[in-house]
Amino acid sequence: MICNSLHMSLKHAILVMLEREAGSGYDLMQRFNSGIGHFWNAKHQQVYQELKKLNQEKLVSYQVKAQTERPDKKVYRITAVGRRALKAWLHAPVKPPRVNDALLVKVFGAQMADSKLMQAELDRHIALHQRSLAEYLKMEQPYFQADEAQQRKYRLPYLTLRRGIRYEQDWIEWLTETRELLEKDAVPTKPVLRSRRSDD
Amino acid sequence: MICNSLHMSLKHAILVMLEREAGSGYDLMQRFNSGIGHFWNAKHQQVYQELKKLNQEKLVSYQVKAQTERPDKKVYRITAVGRRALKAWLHAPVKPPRVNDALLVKVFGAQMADSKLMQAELDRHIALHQRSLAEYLKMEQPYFQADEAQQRKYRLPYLTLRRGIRYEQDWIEWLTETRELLEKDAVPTKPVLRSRRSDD
DNA sequence: ATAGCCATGTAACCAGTTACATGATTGA
DNA sequence: TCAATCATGTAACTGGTTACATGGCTAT
Repeated sequence: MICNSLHMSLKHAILVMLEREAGSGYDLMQRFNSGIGHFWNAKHQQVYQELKKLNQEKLVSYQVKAQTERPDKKVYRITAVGRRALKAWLHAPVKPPRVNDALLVKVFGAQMADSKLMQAELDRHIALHQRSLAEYLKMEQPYFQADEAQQRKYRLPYLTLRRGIRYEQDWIEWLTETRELLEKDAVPTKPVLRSRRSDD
Repeated sequence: MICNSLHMSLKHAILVMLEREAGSGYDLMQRFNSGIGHFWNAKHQQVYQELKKLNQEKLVSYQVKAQTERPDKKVYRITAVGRRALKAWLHAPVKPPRVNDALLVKVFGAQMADSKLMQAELDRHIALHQRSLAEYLKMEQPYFQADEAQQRKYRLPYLTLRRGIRYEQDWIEWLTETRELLEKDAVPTKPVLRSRRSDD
């Protein structure tokens, strides 16, 4: 089968990351676990496999960096061919991700469930999202303490971080509202109100 | 391998839907394509397979309903065993879905891209989300025109719809803001402002 | 000593997508 | 006559997860 890049975005996520800075599979994993993980997730097994494939396709190359006191590592960097492939992908349309959210399935079917347990589950999710939000807000701070040159450099990653912040805030609001309605055994009395306070 | 239900939510999504109302694979697909599709997606091939498995596990049963003028259909309904399994799942914790969003990968790597094309891509996504939002808002209307008994009946589905509405609104706001910043080649000057106007 | 980080992988499996297949009826 | 709706499926494949595997170094 001929793979014309169309979707398969783990590949492109890795190329984007290597284009910013060369690194090993392990390095990439750390980046996936902090920051980029908010919009792209991968396990180390997948990353190592993908790097292998990318190398076979000549989109990346690597040099073994010998280390004493630590295991050697393969430092991957994007090739000229890789850069061209990445650019082509950046210019091709992508689809919004299809959502499969188990929690919403639960809420949909919650009549069969114990209401107290359902509320506890919502509380648990509120806590999870608050934890993520706190993390993202901490990541936001250095951006505003940096000078303009730095801000410009990190502009694009910061824009994606803003998406993450909004996402978590939005979930927390919905969860809080929903939890309250379940607790009171009440029905919503108003349509979803829009929108945020304007930034001006 | 023994499957103790832990994740595998397509299974539970189907059980939840059949618990609300019996139906054929085709019926379920229609429900996936409208309403429930906002938080759970499946292709017809997947649904038919899953119903087959569910039937083998005795969690659902079916009766063939012969039809003239139309193909016969298998009307599935949840069994007592199925109801018990569903209840157990409703009481077990679930994880928030892991997000893999290609558009954000693109924004992250947008320095390599043509700015005009990137803006066009954002415009395209704004239009997609506006289309979804309009659809959801249309679905919201009958809820507020219904009497209290009906509102109570559709309370839980409506709560999930509210999540969908917020989701689309939130995306549109971020996309609009981001599109503007790219157009002006500007950097964000303020942290993400919170929050929505309160409902009171 | 024991856990955690550094660093890389294989193998089996599950979930989801794409392609292919059939065939009658209804409406434009 | 052509496309859409109703209705159900098989087969091949891709992408993602879980389990298993190794092994030295560092800090508590």
